[in-house]
Amino acid sequence: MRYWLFKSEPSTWSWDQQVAKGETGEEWDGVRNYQARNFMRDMALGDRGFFYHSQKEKAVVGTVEVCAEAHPDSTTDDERWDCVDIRALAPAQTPVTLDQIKTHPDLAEMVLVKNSRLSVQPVTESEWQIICNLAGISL
DNA sequence: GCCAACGTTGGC
DNA sequence: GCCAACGTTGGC
Repeated sequence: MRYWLFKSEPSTWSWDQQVAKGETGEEWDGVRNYQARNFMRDMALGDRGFFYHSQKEKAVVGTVEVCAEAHPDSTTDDERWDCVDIRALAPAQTPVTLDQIKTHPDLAEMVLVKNSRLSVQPVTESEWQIICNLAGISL
């Protein structure tokens, strides 16, 4: 299993909205960036990911699971854009802030820090474990 | 609200 | 195929 990070502006699509979709989950649509799309094409059913709120909050607020592999993005007719479906798994007991991530010696190399504009990105297993610990999420 | 970083587009 | 111009993102 691999690990990922999904970034969203809470004013556009928030963790609460994701949770409200329940087991069925929801398309992670609207991505118009090739790198991000390619990562979604790489995802497998059951892969896990962090749900990150950008802008004001700047924190990992929960975990999600890939519940449908890459398929055409329903919000466009452009064949170039695929997306996966994700569903909420567990909320962070304590959101893990960007500031924490940047100052943590074992997290400073995260894509989130190195390439802050990429909206879908891979996370290593050790990064996954550290952030789950900080968030109070049991593995 | 500003600006740096980055990705995309289009003219040549 | 290069590169300037432009648009967007996201941290500050």
